Amino acid sequence: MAIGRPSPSSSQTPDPGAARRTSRARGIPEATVARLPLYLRALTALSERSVPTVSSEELAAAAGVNSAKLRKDFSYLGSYGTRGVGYDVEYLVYQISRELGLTQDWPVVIVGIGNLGHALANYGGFASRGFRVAALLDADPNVVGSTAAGLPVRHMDELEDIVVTQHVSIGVITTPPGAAQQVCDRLVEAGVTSILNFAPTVLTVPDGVDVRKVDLSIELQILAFHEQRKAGDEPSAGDSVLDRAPGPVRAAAAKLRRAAGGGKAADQAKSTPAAKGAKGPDDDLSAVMPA
Amino acid sequence: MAIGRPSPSSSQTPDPGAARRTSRARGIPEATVARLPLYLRALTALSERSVPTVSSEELAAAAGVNSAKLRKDFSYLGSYGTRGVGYDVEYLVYQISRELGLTQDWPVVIVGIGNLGHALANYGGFASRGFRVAALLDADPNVVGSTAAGLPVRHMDELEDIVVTQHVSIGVITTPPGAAQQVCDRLVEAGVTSILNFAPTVLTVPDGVDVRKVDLSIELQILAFHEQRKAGDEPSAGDSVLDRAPGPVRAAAAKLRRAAGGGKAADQAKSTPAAKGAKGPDDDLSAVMPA
DNA sequence: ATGCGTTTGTGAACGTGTGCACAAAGATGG
DNA sequence: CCATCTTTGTGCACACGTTCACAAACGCAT
Repeated sequence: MAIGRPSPSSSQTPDPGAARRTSRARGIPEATVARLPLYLRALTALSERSVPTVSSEELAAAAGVNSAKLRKDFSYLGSYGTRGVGYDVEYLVYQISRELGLTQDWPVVIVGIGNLGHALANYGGFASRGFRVAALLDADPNVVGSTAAGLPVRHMDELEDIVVTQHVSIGVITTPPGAAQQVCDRLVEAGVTSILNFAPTVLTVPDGVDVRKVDLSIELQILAFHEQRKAGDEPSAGDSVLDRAPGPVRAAAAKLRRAAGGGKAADQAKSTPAAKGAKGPDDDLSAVMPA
Repeated sequence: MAIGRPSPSSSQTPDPGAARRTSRARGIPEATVARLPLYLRALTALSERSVPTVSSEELAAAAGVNSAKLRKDFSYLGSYGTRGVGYDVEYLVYQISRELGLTQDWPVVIVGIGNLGHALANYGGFASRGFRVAALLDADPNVVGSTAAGLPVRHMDELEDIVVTQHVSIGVITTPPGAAQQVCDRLVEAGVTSILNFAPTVLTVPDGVDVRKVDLSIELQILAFHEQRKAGDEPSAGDSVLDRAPGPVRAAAAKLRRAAGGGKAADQAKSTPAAKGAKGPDDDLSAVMPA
């Protein structure tokens, strides 16, 4: 049983309207766009093995989707298959690459060269699809000047220069959360219109700028949810008659909560679950918020 | 040569049916589950500032979603708000944490301590929500024995031992793509039932095992798609009358393509676009597949 | 108590995504 | 040239997700 969300990292822009307008302009649904890279990867593997054609069934299996979905996805690109035969691998690689805009060069800047920034700079899949690291940037003088993946780490001050002169339109943010919005603003101001955010922060950007976020913590939490479910471990406390019950009972409970609340960390381990009806057996809130 | 079962066991995300069954068992939609961590983060921040209550509007703004969606999301958890006032921050933090299963301890193993593995081991958001790194594993003898984030890197041979004795149910794969499936199999065999995969590979797992994938390359490609669209840069070649046109014309073109194909990298730059009608101006396929 | 302003919770409408199932299109063999 | 077999492309039905809009519920002041 797999998890539902096709796209593991939810696109930050939760406004589907805007997203739809963007992609539907030419008729390709967002969900399809998100799968094209998957197909492309599978096709590239086939290409390297000199496989000339592939059926929707085979390709779907390789990409981990079902064949009907794959055919429908391809139908948005046009009719690139041959009935009774399948799809021409090389041709499809070219068409998808073109549709995704990978036939052109995309200079990228990575801001924040900590552990993650280093990892990304070294990431092979980066360069292998038309993405070129134009520069690595960091604010820490100790890091500036060192090299990562053969590239020198330059100072944040050069951000604007680099973005403008190298025509960078995609920025990757791997800074600590506190600095993310500020970095984002500078990138956008300099002309970047697409941002890949690894910092656990909600970025605010003007219209016309795309933000996608990759959040490890969120992925783990979603896994934990399903894991708990699998364990048959229904959230123990909580449904203490008060919570689900509509009516005046709940109102009273709410009042109690607010009355007892107010304070913070110190008494929360007592106050919150206690006010809730003294029902929760495992009050290890401490594990949730270690300070 | 009909392919029987594309994959005997379900793999990555593409089976919503199963996912729905899983989450809807208690009625929480998958899309909502994916947003709960977002709310939780915003709420934690408010809690640290000792804000007692928050309205759906405020919280929605902080989480980057719209308020109607947030209210509906919370409605799946129960009625935890107070009309005219808003939501009690501490109480909501507790409820969401419990629903996500974060009130318990989740030991995690990270397999593959390269750049990315290092980054993850050091990631703060890890420990801060009930996730505990039980062990770091690698196959490379040069890496084994070193330390990352204060933890020793142990050898893959210990995988089964660690998973069993520490009751690890979540595994993180940060190996090269070639090793990912093998590592995955061993993890599952040892008892892991949730996997977070950073390797650019489609993992096949038995029923009952959840896989989520984080794929940097895919995120960038999606950004590139939108970027291209924004530039008004309609995919240049391609719609060469042949492609979109239904009817026998296309069949002929397909035949041509297949005839010219067959070969590989050497002639592909010529053959593929050429056979297509010698229409493509920018034949820089080389940028797409650097070898 | 009563009325007023505020905010939640949700029914209903709408748009998107998915999967089935099948006709049309091509390949292949006689 | 016809029959048969394979595989695509897609109409349709249904499930899921999002947004609107509003009544019910609550706090608070009078």
